Amino acid sequence: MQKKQKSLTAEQSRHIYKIGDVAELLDTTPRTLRFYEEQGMLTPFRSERGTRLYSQDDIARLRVIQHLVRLDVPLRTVRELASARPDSHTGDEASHKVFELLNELRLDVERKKRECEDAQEQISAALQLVEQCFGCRKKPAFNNCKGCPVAEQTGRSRLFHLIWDQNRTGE
Amino acid sequence: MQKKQKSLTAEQSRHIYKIGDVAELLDTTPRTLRFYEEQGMLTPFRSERGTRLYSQDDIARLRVIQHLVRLDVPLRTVRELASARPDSHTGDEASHKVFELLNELRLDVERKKRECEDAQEQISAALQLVEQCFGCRKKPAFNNCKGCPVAEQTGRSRLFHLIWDQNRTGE
DNA sequence: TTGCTCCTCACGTCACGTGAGGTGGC
DNA sequence: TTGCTCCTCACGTCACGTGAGGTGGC
Repeated sequence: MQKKQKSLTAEQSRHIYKIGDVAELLDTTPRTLRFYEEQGMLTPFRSERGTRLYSQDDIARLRVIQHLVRLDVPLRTVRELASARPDSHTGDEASHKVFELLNELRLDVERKKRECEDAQEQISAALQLVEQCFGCRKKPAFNNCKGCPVAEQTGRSRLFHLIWDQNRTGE
Repeated sequence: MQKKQKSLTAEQSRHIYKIGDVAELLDTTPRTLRFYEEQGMLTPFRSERGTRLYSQDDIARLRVIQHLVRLDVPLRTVRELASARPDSHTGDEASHKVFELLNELRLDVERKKRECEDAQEQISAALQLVEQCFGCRKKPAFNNCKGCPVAEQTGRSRLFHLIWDQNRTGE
């Protein structure tokens, strides 16, 4: 049983995803996709009635944008990466712009990775310590926990500066 | 030459940093520190006239908050970590709350670290490729770059889906 | 026709940034 | 006194979230 094949031009048949499909595929929302468009990061094709139609290429672009956004790259930077080539007069100009941007990005990502590694250590130490309070029947408070072996070890994770009570002994 | 020592109580002498000092020390702004206070994440001591006075303990707390914020931990979660102990009736209750929160955090950080590693690869590959365009005198455009050895290799980094032109050959 | 999706405003939210206008020296 | 810092509103910004109200089936 063959499905009816509407005659589409090659151009049209490449733009086949509607905004809802793309949002689901990329685990995001139509609003976010419209927002990226507002910000000039991509220009999906439109049907005659105005419905946005996304190509595979648009989707690949969106995936990159998503990756960058998750690493807290500001959309301004994403836009700069996207516009370097179209806005340049020579390959030399474009490539230097992109090189600068990517180099800064490389440093930011390196820093962020180190922050993650540091956080992993602090979290692991905190988890090990907090487990020791399972089953404790006392009300958790600075004075109640004095002398408890757990309280002596809070120095093992900086997170305890936040988790443990504020030192308001004088109040 | 001895400096005049004002007689301060032990309590007072522990709260010695004003908001501007702390902001500078932590490379942030007074507004941000006031905002964290608004959000109930810490309560610095106040002078008689209302000036905020931060202790070493407050600063240690703020450092932890900063680390978490940089990892995109929502302030709601930071608040929950901070309030688990004071809001609980037993150590058991508090420790289970904290354990849950830290466990989720551990997974988020692990994910973020992997995203960083992935990004590092993509960025390195893109940097190597884009260097090859240094010195190019052509206007960068889809049709101009056809046949260029660089254009053939854009598949080496997903970033080129963003950096390279949108495939609008039909327009 | 109903239900689902799409569209464009447009206001809300979160984590602050940025003055406005005034007081005070922990 | 001047200059610098502090205070409290309160509106602005960035990256979306969330309806409101209406149309349409690439």
